Amino acid sequence: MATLSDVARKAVVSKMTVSRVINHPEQVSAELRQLVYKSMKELNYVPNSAAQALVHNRTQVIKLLILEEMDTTEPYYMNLLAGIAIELDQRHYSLQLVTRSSHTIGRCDGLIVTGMRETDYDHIISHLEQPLILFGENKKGYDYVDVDNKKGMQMVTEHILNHGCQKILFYGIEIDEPFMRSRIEGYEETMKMKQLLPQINLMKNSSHIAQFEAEKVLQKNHERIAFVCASDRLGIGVVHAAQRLGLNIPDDVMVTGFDGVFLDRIAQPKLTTIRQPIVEMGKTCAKLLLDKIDQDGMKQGNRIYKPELIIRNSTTT
Amino acid sequence: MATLSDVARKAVVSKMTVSRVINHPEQVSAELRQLVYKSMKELNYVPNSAAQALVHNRTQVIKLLILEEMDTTEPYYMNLLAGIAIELDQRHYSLQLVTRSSHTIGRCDGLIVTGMRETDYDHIISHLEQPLILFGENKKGYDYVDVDNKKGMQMVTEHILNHGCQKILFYGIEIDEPFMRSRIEGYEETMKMKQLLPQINLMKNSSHIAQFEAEKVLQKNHERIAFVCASDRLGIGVVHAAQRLGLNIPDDVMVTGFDGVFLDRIAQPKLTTIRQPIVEMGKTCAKLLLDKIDQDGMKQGNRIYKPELIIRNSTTT
DNA sequence: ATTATTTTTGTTAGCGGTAACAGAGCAATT
DNA sequence: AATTGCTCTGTTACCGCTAACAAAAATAAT
Repeated sequence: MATLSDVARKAVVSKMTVSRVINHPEQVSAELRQLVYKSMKELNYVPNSAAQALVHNRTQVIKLLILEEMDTTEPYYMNLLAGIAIELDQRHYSLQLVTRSSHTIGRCDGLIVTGMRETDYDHIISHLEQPLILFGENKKGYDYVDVDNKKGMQMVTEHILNHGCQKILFYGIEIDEPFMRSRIEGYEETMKMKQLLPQINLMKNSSHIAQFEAEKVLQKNHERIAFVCASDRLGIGVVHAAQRLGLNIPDDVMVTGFDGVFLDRIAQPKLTTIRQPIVEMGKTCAKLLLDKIDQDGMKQGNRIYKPELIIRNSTTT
Repeated sequence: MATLSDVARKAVVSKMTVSRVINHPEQVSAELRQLVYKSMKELNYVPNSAAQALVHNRTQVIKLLILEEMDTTEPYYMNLLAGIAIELDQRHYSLQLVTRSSHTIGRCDGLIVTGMRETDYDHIISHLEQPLILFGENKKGYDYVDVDNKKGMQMVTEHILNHGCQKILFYGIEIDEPFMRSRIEGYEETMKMKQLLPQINLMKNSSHIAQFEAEKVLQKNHERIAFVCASDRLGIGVVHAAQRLGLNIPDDVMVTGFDGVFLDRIAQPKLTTIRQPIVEMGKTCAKLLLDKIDQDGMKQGNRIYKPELIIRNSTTT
């Protein structure tokens, strides 16, 4: 592997000139700059990040702290990770995964935190001195990236209303976190706007529980009914319930999910859902964090993505 | 952050002594060793990996090269990654994700490669000079970690036979790779042993395609029938097919999957499947790779995991 | 032409660690 | 007592890179 010195020798300049061409090209005369570029190309020079890290007192490592039980959201995180990885690679950072079980956080230049619960702020986050970006909305003033959860739920509820169904139940996850509150709000407001009674049922994020709950409802129901769910996983449960009872989707029962990652396409029929652009959001998390690091921890604000309504056969034919 | 020098100063020894306590403790007298340990603890000393990387001409980075389209196997990889991450963290390595689209591999100390196809050996792998571990069996002599695919398929086929079903179809993935050939073999051999006719149908790894195929079969079938599938995803498709035709699982139709990651539990009924201990396998990949790096690229051999049969309601009541 | 100013390039030192060698202290061998 | 050999500890130099300073060259001001 070629080093700075190799390039310098080849271009017959000092190491420093080469370093400048890389970091402050405007400080070097056009002539030498070209010479250096040429030598770099010929030697296939790639800077040694360990050396850079050492000089700058950096680690070139960022950590992804996953505070959620991983198997509740597996497919989701893979996409997030993919997005993060793309961005980090470009900027010569590498990644470490940390879960709740790792007892020490260890050295890094910054963290992306996901699956945060209210109680984690005190326990985990407040001790950290590195720059942070949260994946998921929060009211504590930390920079975050999320989708517009309220808007998403409004869109999907309206979609149901536009398809002539008035009896709409909300199936949500039993967890007191901002993202859930926003989704509930989106549903509630839309229903109230149309003078309809919101009916909210919160449960564990499990397809089997949703199925169980939905079967109870469907057994005694005889009108057209819709379930807007706060996750695709719950949506799948409702689909199963309808099928077990021999009901037709979407004619008797309409179902929608939320997330639009993987599970929505596994369902039969495929789920109408709100897609979150997770890969993009992952990229943004990384981008914000790296910028924050470069700017010495300066606040970066939030990035809220527009959700996308994906219409499938669980609500239309 | 405390450095070697800080520790040395506090213990009133030279930097070298501290370094020795860390790397070759037997070379230091018990007395000084204790002193140094004490100072390290008090200062909360953690070695700076950038500095270590620099002296050893290492990067402390390993790359995970994912050559498969990610959305075909999403949930699967998240677990693999989790396993890899645990091991890497312990040994102070960090991770970079690389996909086919990244055009250059970049600096690293070693790679774990997954989703490799025959054609990739020449294109990608043979150029690399870093140590490699493959995730997934191969006949080219590269070190790998995998589950015993043949054995797994034998187990699940026998399980069906033991439950009194003789008509067993195999649904596999249309891909000419060792893991698939082994799964086919496992099924074929078991069937032949019992003088039964193997029936193999290969298709894209999609639940909807499997559903389509299975519906065709089930429409004209009137005996008890079983589908052993080479993935949970295919298994889910078959479940959907049976349900659409109003057939009872497992009385009319038995279904099994393969992988046992996530999807098996989403199905209704849950799938009997062969579980791969992916997290463990991920750890092993990392462990083998790091050992290989330490041993200057020496061959490490293969690690083949025993598959586990998970019996659920898609084959029993 | 001489001095002051700016631009461009080179030199030095150090980031935190380790390998290789050198030296000190002490016991065993002759 | 002198030599040899061992164990333990310290010194030096360097891994690849960059900030800070110094020097040289080019330009402007007097």
